[in-house]
Amino acid sequence: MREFHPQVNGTASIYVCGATVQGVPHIGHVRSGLNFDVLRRWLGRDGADVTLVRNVTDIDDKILTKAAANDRPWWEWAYTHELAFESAYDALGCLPPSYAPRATGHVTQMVDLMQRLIDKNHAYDVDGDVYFDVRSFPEYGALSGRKIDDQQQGETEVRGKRDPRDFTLWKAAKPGEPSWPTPWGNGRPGWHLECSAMATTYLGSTFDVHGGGLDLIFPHHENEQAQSRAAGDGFANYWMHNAWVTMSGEKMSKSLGNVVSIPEMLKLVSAAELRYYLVGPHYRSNIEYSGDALQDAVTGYRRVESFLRRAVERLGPIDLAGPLCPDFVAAMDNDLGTPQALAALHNKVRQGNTALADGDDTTAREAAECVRRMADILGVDPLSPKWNNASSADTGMRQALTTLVDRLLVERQEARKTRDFARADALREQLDEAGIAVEDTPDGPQWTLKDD
RNA sequence: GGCGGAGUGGCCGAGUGGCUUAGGCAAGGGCCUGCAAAGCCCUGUACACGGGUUCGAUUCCCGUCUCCGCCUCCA
Repeated sequence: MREFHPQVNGTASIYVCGATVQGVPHIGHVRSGLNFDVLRRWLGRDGADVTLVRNVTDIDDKILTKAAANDRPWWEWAYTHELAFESAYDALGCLPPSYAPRATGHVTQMVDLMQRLIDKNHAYDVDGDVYFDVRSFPEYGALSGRKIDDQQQGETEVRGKRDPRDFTLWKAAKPGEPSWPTPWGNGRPGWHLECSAMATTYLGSTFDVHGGGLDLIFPHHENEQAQSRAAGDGFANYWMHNAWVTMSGEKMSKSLGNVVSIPEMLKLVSAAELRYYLVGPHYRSNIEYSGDALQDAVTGYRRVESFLRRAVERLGPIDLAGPLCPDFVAAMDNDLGTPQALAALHNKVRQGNTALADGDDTTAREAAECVRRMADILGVDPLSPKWNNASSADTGMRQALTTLVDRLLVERQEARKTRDFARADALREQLDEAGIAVEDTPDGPQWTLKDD
C-alpha cells in the first residue's frame, strides 16, 4: 500500500479490465465493476474529475469457439454478451464509465504499439505471430513478484519463440477466423496488447490506477506493464486487485458450474440490497457466497432504508449534500475500508433514530443527510432515484392503493380510539394478508408493501 | 516446485501490543406500545495449534496444521 497521489491534483485516471464478453455475467464479475465504481465515487466526491475506462474484450479464442458452437457470427455473440454485462453493471448502480472501448476498435493503436516494440527490439514476429521478448525486459515479473525461471512451464515448445515464456502480442490469421491487416500480415490481437493500447489511448502514456481481478496480476497485468514500459510508456502508477466471490470455498467460475447470474440474484433480492451485500466486505477479501449472509445484508440495508424513509416522512425531502463522518472518511481513505465505513454509517443511523424518537428534528435531519451522502458514495443510497424510478402506471396504481388503504386505516384508528382492539387488529390482519404491513408511529400509522 | 492470501465470539465481518466491546445479523433481558412492528439501552464463551520475544500478544517472530488463489483462459 502506498499513499495515493494523482498525477494531476483534482483528477484521477483509472483503467479497469472489463469483461471478455463470451458469456453472461455472474456476481463475481460484477463485484469488480462495483469496487471500481466505489473507488471512482470516492475519488470524485469533491468534484474531482475522474476518468474511468472499462474496456470490452470482444475478440478472443473463447468468443470464437462459443459463437461457432452456437452457430452464430462471432460479433453477434460478443455484442449480445456485451449488452448483458452493461445491463448488469447498470442494474447494480455502476455509473457509466467515461469510456467503454472495444478491442476490435483499436487495432490501429495496437499496431502502433507493436511497431514501437519491434523497433526497440522488445518484440519480434514469426510468420505473422508477434511475440514479446521477455528476456529483453529485466523488470519482467516485478509486478506479480515472480522470477521467470521459477515458473512452471506449461506450454510446450513453440517453434520460433526465443523463450517459451515470451507471450503473444498478435496472432497470425487462421482460415475462417476474423482478421485485421498489419505490416506483419493479417491477424488478430492478443489479449494483453489490447489493454495497453486502450489504456494509453484514453488516459495517456502514464495514468493513475489500473485495476482488475486478482487473477489478472499474472500474466495479464504483468504483460501489460512489460510491453508498455518496454515501449517507453510510464503506464499505471498504482495497481488495485479485487478478490473473488467464492462458493463452497471455491472461486466462482463457469467451468466449476458454481455460478450465480445477476438476473437470478435479482429475483431473490433488490439491486440495492445485492449491491450492499457485495460492497460491504473489503475488496481484497473473498466473499463466500451464502444465502444467509445475503439475507443479513438485506436486513442491514433495510435498517438504513427504514431510517431514511421515516426521516423523509417526518422532515420532508433529505438533501444529498450532507457532510461525511470523519470515521467514514478515515475508513475510505484507508484502502477503501468499506466495512468500517459501513460501521460509521450505522452509527449515524442509530444517532438519527434516537433523534427521531426524541423529536429532535435538527439532529435527525443532519444525521439523515449524512447517512444519505455516505450511502451514496457506496452506491447504496436508499433514496436514490436509481432504485425508486416508478413508472407512471406504478404511480397510478400507488395512488389507487393509497386511497383504499388510507380508508381502512382511518377505520382502524377509529376502532382504536374506542378501544375496539379486536376490530383494529382484524383490519391490520386483513391488510397484512394483502401484503401490506402497518406500523403505528408517534406520527400516526404508516404502511408499506412487504416485498417478499 | 515457485509466489501470494486466509483461519476472530451462533453467523457475516473489522481491528489493535495492554486502556476502546468495530459494525451488521441472530439470541436473551429491559424501555416504549392497547397489542404488534420499528426504534433505543444492556448482555454473552472470540481471536487455528505449539513455541518464542515482552512487564504484557488475538495483534510481533519461528514452526505446525488446515483452506484458498496464481504460475494455462478467467473479475
